[in-house]
Amino acid sequence: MSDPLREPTFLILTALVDEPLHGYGLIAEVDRLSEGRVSLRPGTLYGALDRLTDDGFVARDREEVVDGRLRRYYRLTPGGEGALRAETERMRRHVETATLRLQGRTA
Amino acid sequence: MSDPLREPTFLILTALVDEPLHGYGLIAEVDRLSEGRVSLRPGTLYGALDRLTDDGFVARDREEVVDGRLRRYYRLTPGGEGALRAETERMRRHVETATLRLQGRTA
DNA sequence: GAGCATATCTTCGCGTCCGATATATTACTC
DNA sequence: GAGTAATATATCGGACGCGAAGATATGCTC
Repeated sequence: MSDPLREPTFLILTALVDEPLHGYGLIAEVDRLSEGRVSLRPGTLYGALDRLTDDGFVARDREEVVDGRLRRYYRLTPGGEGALRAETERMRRHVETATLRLQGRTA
Repeated sequence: MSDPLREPTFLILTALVDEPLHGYGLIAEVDRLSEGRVSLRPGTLYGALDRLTDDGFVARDREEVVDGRLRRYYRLTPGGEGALRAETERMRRHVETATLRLQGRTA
């Protein structure tokens, strides 16, 4: 199997499920997804993007120039979607296990 | 809020919910809990235990000598239980969000 | 033209985790 | 009684992800 994804990495992949986004757009989308709980910093974002690209989980999409500023879009690859599904499943199991244990404090 | 817990740390806290365990017992319990997916190494375990003790999430419980070998038990503190509940809740939300997005590929 | 928002990217340090290694005692096997 | 496996705790170094800070550049508003 693969290594567990950390929170920022997980949210970046989740944010890219619907459509390709550029760096700054990703920061906004992750903020929204996490209801303001996770604010990505540039160092985290671009480091993660490079890593995820090397791993084949995301790929560069188109580039656009809007108001003279470059927008570099990234999209989720099939491999990235698979990794996200696997990770979600792993987390679901952990959540289930912990929830059960926390409920049955009189076990 | 607090920082997200990494997988090994999360599982250590979960394993301690039911009853205090000693180091070697924790390794076995985490292995069982995760259905063999996570095998704690000593370096991970004792490092995490020291950290969690400093954070007030676990505390030393009794010590026993069984067959001449020392067993040092650790137990979950109320603070540790709170941290585990918070982390479980955070993960549950992330799982929900990701699941929704992955389902609605035609959203 | 000063200040702010947008946008990408780099550098550096910290914390966590893991693999390797060490130590000690008991239990089992031959 | 010698050798090996299992139990049990502990330390060290390296790898890696993350976050803080800052560099750089453009366009908009006042």
